[in-house]
Amino acid sequence: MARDNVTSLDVARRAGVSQSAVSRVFTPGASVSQSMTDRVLAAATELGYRPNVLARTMITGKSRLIGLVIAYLDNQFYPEILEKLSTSLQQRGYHVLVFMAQQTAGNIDDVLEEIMDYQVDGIVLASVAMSSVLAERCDAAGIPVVLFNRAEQQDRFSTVTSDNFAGGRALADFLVAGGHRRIAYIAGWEGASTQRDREAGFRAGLAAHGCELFARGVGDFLTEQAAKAAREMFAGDDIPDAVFVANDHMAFAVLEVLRGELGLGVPEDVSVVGYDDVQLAGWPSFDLTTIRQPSNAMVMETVSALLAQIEEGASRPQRVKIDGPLVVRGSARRPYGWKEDGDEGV
Amino acid sequence: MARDNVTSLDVARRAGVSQSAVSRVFTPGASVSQSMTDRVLAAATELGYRPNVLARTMITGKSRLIGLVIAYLDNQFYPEILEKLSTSLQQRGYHVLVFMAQQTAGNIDDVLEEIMDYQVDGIVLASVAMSSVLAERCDAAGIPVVLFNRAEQQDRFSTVTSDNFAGGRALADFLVAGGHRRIAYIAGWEGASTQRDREAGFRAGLAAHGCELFARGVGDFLTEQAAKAAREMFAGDDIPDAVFVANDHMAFAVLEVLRGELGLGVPEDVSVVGYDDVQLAGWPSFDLTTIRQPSNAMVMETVSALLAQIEEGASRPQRVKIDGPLVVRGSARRPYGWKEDGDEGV
DNA sequence: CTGAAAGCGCTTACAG
DNA sequence: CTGAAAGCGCTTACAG
Repeated sequence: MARDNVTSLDVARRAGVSQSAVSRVFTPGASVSQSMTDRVLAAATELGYRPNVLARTMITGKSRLIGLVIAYLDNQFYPEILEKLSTSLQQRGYHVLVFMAQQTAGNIDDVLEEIMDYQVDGIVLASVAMSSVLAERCDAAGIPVVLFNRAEQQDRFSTVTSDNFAGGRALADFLVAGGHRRIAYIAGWEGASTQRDREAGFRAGLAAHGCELFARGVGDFLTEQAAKAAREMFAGDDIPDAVFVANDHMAFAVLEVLRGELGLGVPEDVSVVGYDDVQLAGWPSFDLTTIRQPSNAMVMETVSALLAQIEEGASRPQRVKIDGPLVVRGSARRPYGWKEDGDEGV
Repeated sequence: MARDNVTSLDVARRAGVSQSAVSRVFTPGASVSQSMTDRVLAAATELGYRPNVLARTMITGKSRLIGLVIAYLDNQFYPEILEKLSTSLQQRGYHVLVFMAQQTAGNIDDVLEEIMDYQVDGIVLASVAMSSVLAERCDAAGIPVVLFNRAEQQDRFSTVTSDNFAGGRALADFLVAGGHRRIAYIAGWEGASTQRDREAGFRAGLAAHGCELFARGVGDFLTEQAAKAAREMFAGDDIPDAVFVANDHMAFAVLEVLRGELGLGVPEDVSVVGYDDVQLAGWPSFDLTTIRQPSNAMVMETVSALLAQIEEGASRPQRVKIDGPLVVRGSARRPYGWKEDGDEGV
């Protein structure tokens, strides 16, 4: 319960030097002699001194804090992103302040106000959109924002996504080539650009082969909703022979319904494909054909877009779109002659 | 790119009052007249003023920041905890600064130093242990620490866990009652108190029925390791008829190996039980019998233990141990006459 | 290279 | 209830 909090002044006294000297020793690039450094460091370690980051922030204006707004960690994709982003940022001397948001926006604005109260150097919005009011404020405050896995029309912000249109299209090509004719789609939350782009790409792909959507449901990126959509879609006699579910998280729920509740064979009766390639997709129980969102690359791009703005004052927003490969597994019938690839198990 | 950052002084000038008056309006409980409040608030909203939390922190010594050290978000249990903890803390006006640690300690100390640089009001260590050196420092700095899902002997800290011993024991009772006779165990990381307590309870339970462990492997709480342990354990002719895997996360990997690779029937050939009751455990594909770690209650206790120390200066550490119920599903043979319970699906 | 001094944006006694 | 002033722990011109 001691609040000892040793300050630079304590160290200065101990070392018999000025407080500014102590500060310089702990400021990379400041001009201090070796002997001064040694003396100060000795006193500092004796006392267990560490500079107060907050005090430094007040002066430099740099907190080395990055606000991360994230929601719905049930979807394995997000914990993965959080882990990688946080680790990557830590390595570069930044730290992540987390804010849980509700899935369907709404309170994002309040949450962002709170973030800004902490003088964060930058903000990552993972899978959430942002009001134009807040956009103004961030702009006004000169605080860099990167939209992760969202590419809204707000062109003042940097965005990092996979190429969702191309991914959707590749899945259509694959399903059509596999001989499917009654191809359905279970959508994510309609407000999301990822949802729209995946669907647009998928439809474009079908159209290129002279097909169109056989059925459509909406899962809102939630397992419950997706399960419900699947039940409805497969209720009658005339059921799809393939379904693209807008992300893996929902696709797992759909698989459970098709196999567990409806007793359908996958892929004998119906093929299922997803999007993301989260870890579970590779497990034998799901063995899901999907598009991989290259999370490492996406996180890397996010970090560099952010730090470019923070450290180099880069002002024009980057809009990064990363290609995601089709990962072929067992949940969808393969086109005749499709080369088998090995794949990681558990 | 504007660095407008409007300060209390700007608001004061605009409103024609003193800077202290502005400060008081934004300090809950300070004495200000209604008219002063109105005037200041008007000016503040016009200017878009919000108090700088960091400046406040420097004076009050309270950052309203909680450091969370966490590792290995692959295990669904942790994202769930992160989400709940963060949400709960946000509601009480605190925010979470995240630090990713490596599974097997090691760098925890460095990470904690970094945390303390931000003057956090408290620290939650999720599933990691802490060196006694660091313990000293936290104590010296008077900063409250709660160990979540770990109960090391460091009795100067609060701990929150489920009753791992009782849980292990309940599983032993259940398996023995189910008529299993060759009962195995796949351990988590041996350094973890959760691992030790679960195993001790399990062994005690077996012993009470005159049984002992038929086989033992080590999974280190990692899927790869657990899968490997399962392969070895089930390699010969004389295989177990039941296995308790020290957490659900590993149990899923074991299930994949038993069913997918070895073609064993679960529970016909072998029963599998886990620990945690993460969401996946309830899905039809796994349908895992397990002990529920009551995450809501555990998070609640963590928050209250922490805030008790922060806000009320409670000094004696609490050691909370919460009962976790046995959740019976289909992955293990049930004792004769066991009452069926409904259970949530996907 | 080093020290004395100003100031980051606030809160909080201290007077009135 | 309100204002002037000190001070939280630092960084950074400014002199020397």
